Formats: sequence, structure tokens, C-alpha cells
Amino acid sequence: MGKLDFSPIADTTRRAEIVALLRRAILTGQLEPGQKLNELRIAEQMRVSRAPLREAMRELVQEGILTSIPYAGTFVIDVTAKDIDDAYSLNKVLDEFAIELTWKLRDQRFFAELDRRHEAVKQATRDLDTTRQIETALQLHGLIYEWSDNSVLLETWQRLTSRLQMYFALHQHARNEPVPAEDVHETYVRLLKGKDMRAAQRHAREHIDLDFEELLAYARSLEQRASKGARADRAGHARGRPEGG
Amino acid sequence: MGKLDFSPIADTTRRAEIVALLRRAILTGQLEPGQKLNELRIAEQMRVSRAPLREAMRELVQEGILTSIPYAGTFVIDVTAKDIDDAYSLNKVLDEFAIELTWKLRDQRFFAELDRRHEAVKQATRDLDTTRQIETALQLHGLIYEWSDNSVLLETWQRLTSRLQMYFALHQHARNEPVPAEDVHETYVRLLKGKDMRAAQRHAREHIDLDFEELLAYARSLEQRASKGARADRAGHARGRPEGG
DNA sequence: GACAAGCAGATTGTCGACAATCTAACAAGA
DNA sequence: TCTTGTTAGATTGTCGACAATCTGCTTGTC
Repeated sequence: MGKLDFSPIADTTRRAEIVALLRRAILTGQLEPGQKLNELRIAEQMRVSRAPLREAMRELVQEGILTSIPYAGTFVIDVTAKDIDDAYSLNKVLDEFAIELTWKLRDQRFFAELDRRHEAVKQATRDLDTTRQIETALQLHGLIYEWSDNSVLLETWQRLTSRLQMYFALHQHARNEPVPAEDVHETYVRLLKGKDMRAAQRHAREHIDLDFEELLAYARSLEQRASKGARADRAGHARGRPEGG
Repeated sequence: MGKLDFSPIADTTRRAEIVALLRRAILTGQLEPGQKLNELRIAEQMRVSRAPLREAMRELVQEGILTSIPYAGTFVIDVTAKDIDDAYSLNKVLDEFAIELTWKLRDQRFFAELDRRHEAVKQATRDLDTTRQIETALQLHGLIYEWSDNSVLLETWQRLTSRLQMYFALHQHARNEPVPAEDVHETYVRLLKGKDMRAAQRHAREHIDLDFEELLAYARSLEQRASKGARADRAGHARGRPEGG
């Protein structure tokens, strides 16, 4: 008998596909923070009924990237500087923990996967594909969580990641510059391969701090803009149209 | 003009009420781990249609206390010893962080609230109300998170709490003994009022460890029973988890 | 002109029915 | 006996329509 490991077949429910579509639209910034999601219009565009769409939206609400107000609508979450700050400071703590757990589980496969993901980031950087660069960088970062053998920790980080990715995407959208050319993950990878766990943990903190200040500054500027036209945002004013699929 | 703070009016959607009902049923152990939720039957019992019920279920799936398999059904999550272990070890880390953040924000109101919640636990203990005892103990524990002024951390902990509460409820259901009569939170409260942050953090770890072993042992016995029964695991969600890399 | 009441329009929440899929039982064939 | 194909029943996934609610505009009154 052949010893082939079959991977589970794809979820064939419309709901799952809608979730994926919406999540991508949000995390890449096609749907802007604060924007209202009109169920009828989205359902029409996707050629589905509102039932699976609404179920998908509930999932994303619980995932933390949408927020829902009964009888008013469902909106992409607003990005506040405080949120970013909170998320990052928590991320630091989780990183330290993940490194600690992963440390003694590192093996040849871990290092290989680490290199593979690092390479993916560098490739995306060369391609000047900012969206993919964010994606791959977070995947590189996520390896220590996947390897930590703590499913609750992994799940927690993945939730956090959704927002972080959204924040990053916003940031990248804002500044038109393409991308940082230098490889900011070189040290991170090297330390994860090394023998000094403390050093790796320390670097994880500092590395995160890298363009944190820039991101925060951008978030604050967003807030100022928001506080001016707050009323219009809340009502779902037709400022930006959702880019259909 | 009177300076009255109005609390937000209750969510008037059926969905929200269904979520609350289901969550309570799960966290109190009325719905057992691994049990399937039949949509038609539950909808009939609650006198609602399946639409809001299904949306509610999606929320609880994302909340981590239900799990869904397309075209097969939605089930209460299975409790594995590993899950409990993972949740607790993460909880320790979060506790340390929460104490650190809260420490310099403590004030008179904090201490008052601390005492109030502590009193609630003692009251539930006197009343021999195990369910409420778990509830109040977790609320006491949650104060440092609410006070930490980090919404992401709070949210993370609340997700974790759902499961912890479920685990505790299971445990309490299992052993028919009423409750521990001694006040296990006395030291915790005292240290949170004191001046030695490190001591408080240290105690948080040890306090958690208190009946952890007992809970783990119970979870392991559950697993053995499950592996024998092998009745509802046709979808494979009770088996080992081959995820990871 | 200011302001409350009330009327449309649009949008969300909910319902009942239908379609797609799974499970289990049973028959046919090797 | 074991396997395979078929069928019936039950359950989940999806749809279109209706009810409840919100928003903005109009109207009438002062």
C-alpha cells in the first residue's frame, strides 16, 4: 500500500471562500478602515446570497478585523495608534515566549524552513511586491509559533497577525516608496540558528521596534484626519468604493 | 444637568441572545465536549429560525469553543490534556505581562474593585455554587487585564478564559465534592495590593499551578475514555493533531 | 428660520423552503 | 464473506422574500 499523505480537500462551502476573499480585501487595504460593508452590494458582486456572506462576516468580526453594530452595519475596524501600540507590546511578550518554547525543538527541518521563508521574503523584496513582502515577512515571523507546539499560542498569534498585517498594509499604502532594500531579517534568522536564546529574544524586541515609530506616526496622522470627519466615517459615507473582486 | 453614565442598551438581536445562551450552556458543561449541535433541534427549542442560530454558531467557532466541519456539523471542542497545558502555560505569560502593565496604574478604585470581586468569590464559595464560583474567580483574575489598559491583551485573555472556564466546569462536574473551603485567593489579592511586583508575578504562576495537576489528570482520563469510545470521531477531530509545520 | 412629527427609502435581521451533501442501511455481484 | 452500487433519510448549506429598524428628507406648525 502506498504511503501517501493526502492533504484534506479544500473547504467547498461558499462561506469559506467568502471569508478568504473578504479577509484578503481587508488585509491588503482594498477595504479601508472604518468603511462600511454593504451586504446587498457585496452579495451581488460575489453572486451569492446574503446568508453565507453574513456568516462569513460574523467570523471576521470575531477574528477582530470587522466590527458590527446591530441594525447599523458591519465596518472594517478603525486603526488607532493605541491599538497598534497595544498589539505590538503584546507581540513582544508572545515572541519571547514562542522563542523559549521553540528553542529546544529546533532541528534540521526547522532551520531549512527558516531559510525557505527567509528566501521568500527576499524574493518578494526583489519583486517589489509590497503586499507579498508583508505576507512573507509575517510567515517568517510565524515559524517560531508554528514550531512552539502550543496550539493556543499559535492561534493567539494568528489573530494578532491579522491586525498587524492590516496595519502594515496601511502603512505601505501610505508611503509611496517601494520597500526597504536592505535585508532586515538577516540578524533575526542568524540568531534563531545560534546558541544564545536570550540574544534571540532581545533581538525580537528590537527588530519589531524597527519601523514601529514610523507606523505609529502614520497611525496618529490617520487619527487626526479621522477626528475631523468622524461623523461621515461612522455613517458609512460613500467616500471610497469597494473594489469588486 | 445630572452626570449620569448610561450603560449601552442590550443587544436586541436574536443572534446576540443565542450566542449568550449557547456560550453559557457550553461553559457550564450542559453541552459536553465533542457533542454535536443539531441546528434544527436547537432552533426549534429556542423558537428561532436557523439563520441567526447559524450566525451565532459561527461566532462561537471563532471564539474557539465550537468547531465546525462542513456538511458534517458543529461540535463542542474536545478537551485534550495538551490544550489545557498549552492554555495554562500561555496564561502564565499573559498574567506576568498584565501585572506589569497594571502595576503602575493601581489606585484606590482598583483596590476597591479587587476587594469587591474577591468578596464575590467568597460569597459564591459560601453558597456552594460551583458554577458561580468559577465565574467569579475568573472575574477576579481578569481585573488585572481590564486594568492593564491594553485592549488587545484583554481580548486575548477573554478568549483564553472561555476555554479555561470550560475546563474548570468539566473538572467541577467530574468530582462531586463541593468546593475547596479555604480561600485560595487571599495571598493573590494581598500581593496585588503590596509593593513587590515580582512577588505578585511569581505568585500568579504558582497559584495557577495549584489544582492544575488535578485538572490535567482528569483531562487525561477523559482522553482515555474518548479513545475507547471512538464513537463520534469519524471526522477525525478527536484523534491526534498532525498539524504543525 | 427652528423644530418636532411623520413619511419614504435603504439596509439589516429573520424566516421558511429548497438544494447539496453526508450517513447508514440494503441489495447485487464477485 | 467481502466489496460495490443504490437508495432513503437526515442534516447542513444556500436562497429569495418578508419584517424590523435606521437614516434622511419633507411637511406642518410656531
